[in-house]
Amino acid sequence: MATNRCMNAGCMAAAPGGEWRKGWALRAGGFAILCDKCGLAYDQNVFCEIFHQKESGWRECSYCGKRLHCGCIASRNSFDLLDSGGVQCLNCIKASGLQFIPTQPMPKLLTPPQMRQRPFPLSARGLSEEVLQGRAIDMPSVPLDTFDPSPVKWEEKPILSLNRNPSLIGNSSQNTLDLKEIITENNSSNNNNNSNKISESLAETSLSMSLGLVNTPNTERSIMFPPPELTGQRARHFMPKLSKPAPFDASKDLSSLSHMRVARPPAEGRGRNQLLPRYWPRITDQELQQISGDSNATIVPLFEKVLSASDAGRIGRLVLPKACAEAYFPPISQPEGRPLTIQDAKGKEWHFQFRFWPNNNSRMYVLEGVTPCIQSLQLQAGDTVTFSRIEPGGKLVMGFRKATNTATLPDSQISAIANGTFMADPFFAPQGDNLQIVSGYPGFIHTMKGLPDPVNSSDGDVSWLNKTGRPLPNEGSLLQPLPKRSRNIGPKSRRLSMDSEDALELKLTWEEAQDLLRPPPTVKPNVVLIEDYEFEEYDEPPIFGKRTIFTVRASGSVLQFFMLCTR
DNA sequence: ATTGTGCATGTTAAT
DNA sequence: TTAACATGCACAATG
Repeated sequence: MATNRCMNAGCMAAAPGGEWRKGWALRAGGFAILCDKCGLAYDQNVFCEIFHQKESGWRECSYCGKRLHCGCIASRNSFDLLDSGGVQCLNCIKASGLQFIPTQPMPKLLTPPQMRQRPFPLSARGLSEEVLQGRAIDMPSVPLDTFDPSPVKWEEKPILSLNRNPSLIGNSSQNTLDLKEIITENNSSNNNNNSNKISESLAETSLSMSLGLVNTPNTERSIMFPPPELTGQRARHFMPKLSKPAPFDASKDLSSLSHMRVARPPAEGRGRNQLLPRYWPRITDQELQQISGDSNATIVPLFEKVLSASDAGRIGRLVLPKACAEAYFPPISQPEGRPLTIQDAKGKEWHFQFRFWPNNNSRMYVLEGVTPCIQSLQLQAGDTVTFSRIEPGGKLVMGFRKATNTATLPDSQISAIANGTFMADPFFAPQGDNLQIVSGYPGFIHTMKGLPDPVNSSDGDVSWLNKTGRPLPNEGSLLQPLPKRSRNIGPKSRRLSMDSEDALELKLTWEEAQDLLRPPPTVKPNVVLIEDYEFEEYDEPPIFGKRTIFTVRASGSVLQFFMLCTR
């Protein structure tokens, strides 16, 4: 019987009864399941970092703004650390009626591989490793009775090197196993004691894949990394439902992934910022069940992609972050790839071709045939497409959010949005006030239900407010400018930019548009009467022109000149 | 002539 | 320096 163990290097305490259960908590942004001891140490260290370094011993409740005294250990009973970032005071904890839940794990606990290298990806939270060392152990921040003990399935053989994390339990040289080496050995049929150990403790481990979707009565809980300002908000809803099975069963297909390739860790390189779904659609159990057809279904955030001009253009090819494609989409060995059906939040299934191009001894993954989808969702460059998976079943779901109106943003933020770095840090990402999440589906927007939204319940508008309660900038209109890249200005970029500016120029009222249409000056109209209204009828097409010059005769009559345009 | 396809190349960020 | 990726571009397919 496989033995599940604490993922902390140097500990690896066996789970009681060989199963993950209450008392074994998700930590480190959901990337690790730790035993009580290690989990508490982690929490404590994070607290110390927040209180001692960030704000000199003071911190505000992420919900009510109440200032909390440091105390680190002593005050621990009056506030709690949010894995999503920030701190929640006791009053808010009580008022919310929610149990504090452990952060949802990444869909595969130790996948993607880069994340596996470090059970505690503290840098992703803006925390230094130093603060993790040598701290005392305190009470747990996660009530043990809320930990979901349901099993997690390993979708890929872990290649984690736990001994790269010396942070929590000091020197672990004796107790640490380099899993990567061991797995390699294991794969090469060179089994030994260590590989057997790992096979037992990790590779065959069945961990909870529940997403921390803990529902209390009348309560929806969000999922992964919910920004504090959004946590109390009403859930966003997926529309019902589809019927067809998923195009591929990730839980099955991906199980063989490790034998085909070792995906570059999404946490590394550019793609890493697209891997952290800071905003996760919160849906009710009922809705999730409608989508998945499974009462136990959970939704797993995979990754997101900020659409480039190329992605949103007419070519119909969406370049996928390599690491994400390899980690979360079915493995493909041939450039032709394979068809992939992805369901949107409205329930519509989109059929794409998932393939790659050989590129510099590497691969460039693309999703072909996205034009209908892009157009249907009215997406444009700068908007974000998100990919998720429903478990069980592995059904792929795509969502999106429109880019905010970048006119209000400084160039640096515009650029950051475009390249995906704007919300890079899940711990502090909520500070990005200008990034608004909306849905392109009116139905999606207006079918919110559940808990009253403390912010937006009055008018039903889902234009989410920022942390301070100030309204976010309006969603970009149809003339929403492209998120401009300050660099990489090539001919095409300029052309696209001009297109956008042209579009702005074409924002006209109906009257203004009418005003641009002029009858040919040399043609006299026939006047027809339709329902008591006189209409001028011309044999020649109108002239598209714009008033440019006005002059006044001595007699007082006005001459108006038009700049004639080609037609 | 236009659109689609496949690959190459330049830019950028991470290391 | 390297890898990722946005996009350029040549060629093929299609209308």
